[in-house]
Amino acid sequence: MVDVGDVFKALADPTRRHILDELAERDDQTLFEICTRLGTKHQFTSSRQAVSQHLELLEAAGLVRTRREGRYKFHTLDTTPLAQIAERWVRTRPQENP
Amino acid sequence: MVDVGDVFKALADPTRRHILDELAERDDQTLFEICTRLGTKHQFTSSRQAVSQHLELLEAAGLVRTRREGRYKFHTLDTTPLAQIAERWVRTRPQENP
DNA sequence: TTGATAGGCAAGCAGTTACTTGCCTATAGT
DNA sequence: ACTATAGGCAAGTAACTGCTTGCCTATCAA
Repeated sequence: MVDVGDVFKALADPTRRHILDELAERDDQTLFEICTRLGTKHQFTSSRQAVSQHLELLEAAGLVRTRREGRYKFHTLDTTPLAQIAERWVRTRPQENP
Repeated sequence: MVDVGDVFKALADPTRRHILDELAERDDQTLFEICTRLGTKHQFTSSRQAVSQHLELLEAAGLVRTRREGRYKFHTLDTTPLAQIAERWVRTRPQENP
């Protein structure tokens, strides 16, 4: 079970949301792929290190999973934390309180 | 339409989540009520100004609505921003991308 | 009118965050 | 072996955050 605060913090940054958008469009991307596609497709220029640090944070929040293959590191979107947040913060809140 | 970033930022802080919890349990509370109940029921002591500033931020994010009545200001939970972020970030993400 | 209660305003401060800069390691191609 | 590529590490910095402190305004009860 991930920390809800970490997930919300991760989602609070626009660059990180763009990264998640990008990974939602195309999974299994390397750091450099994400960087270039953020610039070309999302008009959002960020340095390699900036994106790298964002990916670290996203991984810590459980939103991104990584897989090493040679000198490449592939990044994959993991939506289970989002589902957990929805469970706690969206579905239950309007009608009932446990 | 509220800013998604503001909502996530608002939800990123544990104190603010406690405040929302408190408002979910009992709606239409004044600042002082929220302060005392945060302490007694949630074991979460925060000063008046701290809570006040959190409420300001929550209101800016659209998660709390206020109503003045004499010298009292009542705070009400508004869940529509949660529904909106669910629409954008939870329901659509796992299967499809628009 | 006086005092108490509910809340607001704004400056200051310590801790955090997003980003840069510079250098280093590791894998792969030639 | 040498060079280019993919990525990591860590210190530094400017901006932001959460909170405190001190004072001020407004409403109500006596």
